[in-house]
Amino acid sequence: MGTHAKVLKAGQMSLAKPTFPAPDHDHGRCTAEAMTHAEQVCARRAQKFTPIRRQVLQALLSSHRPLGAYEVIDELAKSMPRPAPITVYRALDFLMANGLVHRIESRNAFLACAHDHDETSMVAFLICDHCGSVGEIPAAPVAQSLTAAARASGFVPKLSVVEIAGTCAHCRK
Amino acid sequence: MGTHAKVLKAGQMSLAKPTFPAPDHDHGRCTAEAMTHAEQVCARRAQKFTPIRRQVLQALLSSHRPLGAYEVIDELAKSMPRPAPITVYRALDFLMANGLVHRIESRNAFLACAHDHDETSMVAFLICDHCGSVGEIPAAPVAQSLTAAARASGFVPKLSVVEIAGTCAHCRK
DNA sequence: CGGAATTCGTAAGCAAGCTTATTATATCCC
DNA sequence: GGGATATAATAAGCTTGCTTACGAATTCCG
Ligand SMILES: [Zn+2]
Ligand SMILES: [Zn+2]
Ligand SMILES: [Zn+2]
Ligand SMILES: [Zn+2]
Repeated sequence: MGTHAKVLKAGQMSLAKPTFPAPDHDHGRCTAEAMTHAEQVCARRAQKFTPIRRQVLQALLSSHRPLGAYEVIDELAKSMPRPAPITVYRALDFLMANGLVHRIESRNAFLACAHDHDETSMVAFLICDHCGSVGEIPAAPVAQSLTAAARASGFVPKLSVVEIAGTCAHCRK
Repeated sequence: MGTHAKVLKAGQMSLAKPTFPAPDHDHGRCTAEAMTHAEQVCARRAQKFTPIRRQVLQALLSSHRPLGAYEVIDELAKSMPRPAPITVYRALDFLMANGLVHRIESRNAFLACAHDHDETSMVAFLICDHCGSVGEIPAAPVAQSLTAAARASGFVPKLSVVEIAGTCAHCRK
């Protein structure tokens, strides 16, 4: 793994984007930046960013909602012969392994991620019940107290799932 | 709802059991206590603790692991004609509505709970990757900081899922 | 008792998530 | 070039999670 510590040093996330992009934001640019980010990550890690992997990521980027595997298939089917499940699962596995996609456990769904977070640092997902958008917030401080509480009972935490359902700012007004 | 505040006042959980019961604990007693607890809860709330509901809870209590709906069916099938999915789902719904069972979102599975926690107070689940046991810890303090962090981005949290995977004390040695 | 409400059983079906197996393409590297 | 490796396509199928529909049984209650 390369040392991209420079980017991370500033904080848990390098991109100072709003947690929930406004409904009228420039999503084209939003997507483009995410793709560029993915290209950089793959280049840095000497991983192949193949067409399908690219297209699956593109599909996930089509919204700020997490998509189920079959939703991804449906999305891809719009611009290519309908891919088989195995095809997108492979791509999803790749994207997750490289930190470009998160799995939202409570929804069995997948979410594109353009953040540059440390693999060990915990994130929390805010899931809007209304529009379905999902925002990420750094949860390092929370993680500490959680980890402390867990360790108190002799438990050694590895991976945390913190998913919070509610209503996002844009859907509230 | 009855006011059973007396029991709760002492803390988030009334039962001072270890988070993860030792492998050699008296599970018979453990189960019996949980059943008694369930009976009391149902009596207090004037709910009917029917045979199936009892048996489904019993099945969940057979281990300290969360079981998927079909695992529950398999478990029940050992001692009665194999019940249909709808049957156990109905029972599970009842048990969850009465706080006797939790749903573990990240596993699509159900966990018996003999704790007496306030419905609004948040709990975190510690899931052991090795033995599959799940422990509960009160997460009220954590919840507060989480909620604060979420609100900072305009998000209004309703329901939280905090599920932490790792290794339990008994599996570590 | 007898009607209403709750609970349960039976039957069927569907969608989502994911896998296995096998063959075909690329791609890498010597 | 050519063999090894990684990636992808094809085809099929399985499991799990959950639902709908409807009729039978039980319980509640006046
Ligand atoms: Zn966007
Ligand atoms: Zn929203
Ligand atoms: Zn036990
Ligand atoms: Zn364990």
